[in-house]
Amino acid sequence: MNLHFEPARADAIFFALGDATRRNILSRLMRGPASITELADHAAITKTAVGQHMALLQDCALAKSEKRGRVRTCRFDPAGLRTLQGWIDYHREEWTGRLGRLGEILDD
Amino acid sequence: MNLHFEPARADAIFFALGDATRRNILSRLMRGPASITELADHAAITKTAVGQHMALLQDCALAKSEKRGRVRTCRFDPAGLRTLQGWIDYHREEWTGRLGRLGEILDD
DNA sequence: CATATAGTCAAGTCATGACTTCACTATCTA
DNA sequence: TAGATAGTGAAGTCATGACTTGACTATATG
Repeated sequence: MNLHFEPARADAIFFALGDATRRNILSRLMRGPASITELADHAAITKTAVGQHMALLQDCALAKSEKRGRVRTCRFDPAGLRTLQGWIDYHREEWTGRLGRLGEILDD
Repeated sequence: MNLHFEPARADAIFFALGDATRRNILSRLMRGPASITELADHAAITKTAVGQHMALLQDCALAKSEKRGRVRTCRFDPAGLRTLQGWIDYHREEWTGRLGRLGEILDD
């Protein structure tokens, strides 16, 4: 089991996922790449707002994007979820280390 | 693999974990039960604030508590993390279903 | 070239939520 | 029983962050 994760990044990830609109955007990206305009339509907010959310999502590696011509293509980035999984595993370890129960329960 | 989770509860969990103070409290509780006063000292906030955080954490099954006499004993509740794990697994499935890559990457 | 399209930047609005204070109740203890 | 301790409820303060507008740049297309 890989228990490595960067706590600072985990913080940012929890903050990022704490917002429903960003989870909405992320869900959309998991189904495939999308432009800013597409994401704006999907989330019913302005392109500016999407840009702001994307900046945040990219900072914690939950998404990435590249611009070709005038259109920016946004994609889901699995690296962030890997960090999130690391956080869970780490704390599961902490919990099981003390009480030996979370592992069983999470694995049930 | 168990892909069941309640989306509404997942929302609440992400919101709850999006706050650093609540993650702090939760970390403390994973090391063992604590009173409101202990948690307040640990997080350097008032007991009232802790009570508010606890209400939130309990709503999404990340913590539980019971009052005996005048002291309320707070405990970590693994049910919430189980839901969080369910969310990850579900979206991993969604992603792998379309592109067949997140599974490998998360499992690396 | 003229117009439409895609996105970005700076600035500001507004709601939410984290936290406090103060007054209060309940329980414990000297 | 008097005083201390543990927590709760109501109400308000304050900062943050989600979002918008409007002006702007860059790219595409008739």
